[in-house]
Amino acid sequence: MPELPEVETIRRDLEKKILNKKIVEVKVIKKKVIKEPDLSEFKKGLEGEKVKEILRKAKVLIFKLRDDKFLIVHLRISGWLLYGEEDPKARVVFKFSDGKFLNYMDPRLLGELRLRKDFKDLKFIKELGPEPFELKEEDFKKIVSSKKTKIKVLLMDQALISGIGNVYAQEALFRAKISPLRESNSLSSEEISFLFKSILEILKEAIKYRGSSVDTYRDIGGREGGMGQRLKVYGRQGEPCFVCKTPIRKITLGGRGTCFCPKCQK
DNA sequence: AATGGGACCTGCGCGC
DNA sequence: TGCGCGCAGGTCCCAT
Repeated sequence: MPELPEVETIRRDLEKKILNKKIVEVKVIKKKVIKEPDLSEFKKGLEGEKVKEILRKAKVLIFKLRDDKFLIVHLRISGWLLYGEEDPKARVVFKFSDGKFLNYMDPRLLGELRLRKDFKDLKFIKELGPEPFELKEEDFKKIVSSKKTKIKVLLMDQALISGIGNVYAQEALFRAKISPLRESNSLSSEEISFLFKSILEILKEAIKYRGSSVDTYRDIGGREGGMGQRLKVYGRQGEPCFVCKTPIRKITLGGRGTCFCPKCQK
């Protein structure tokens, strides 16, 4: 799915488009993505409501409709939102009172939408660790040095640190010159410090450039993000490292493809 | 506790 | 051209 920077880009763009707009109609084309409540209650519960606030927790988007009514959208891997006209590939369509549409796009159908009284009690929100921006360097050091997991797997563990996914974990490690294979408790204090700064930088840069479109992700206007072309290792297996020209290696870690420079990253 | 594999899904690019 | 395969930004569940 979109990681923190992509979801934040969506959130900011949507704020300009649908805040205080009324939902007049909801069309569910693929009911699989509606996890709760049942279909008719989902539609009935949304139609007539205004979007009061748009929040984000790590990679999850949350639309506040009332103090006790929230639409929670987890885009998972292939979900994205397209604003404007109704789209033929949409899985769910929200029509607003100004005649505009918000399309929930999700080719792989792995995402999920929920309408609930609250979001804080949802498992995949309740169990989130702090986002990198909420962490002090000392907290990050404690997290990293307390585990012996491979550092790349740790960075993607949402219960420890939330918002980082498979792209930015690889990019942060490249920037920090740390191998994704290192056991996290083997990192020196200086390495952890450098890694922490690298994470913050890469996430900030990715937000600035409106995310990476390496797969299905698009912004709400259907445009690609500008961060994709700034990635240094993701998807570059076999190509020369931008720093030392050594071919970028690809391995599997935690079940996910992982690219790194075997020479620069120790 | 940590790790590896599979499941959930569709669609794309690649090699033959 | 057409087909099969591998792979895709996430998360959960199971076995070891």
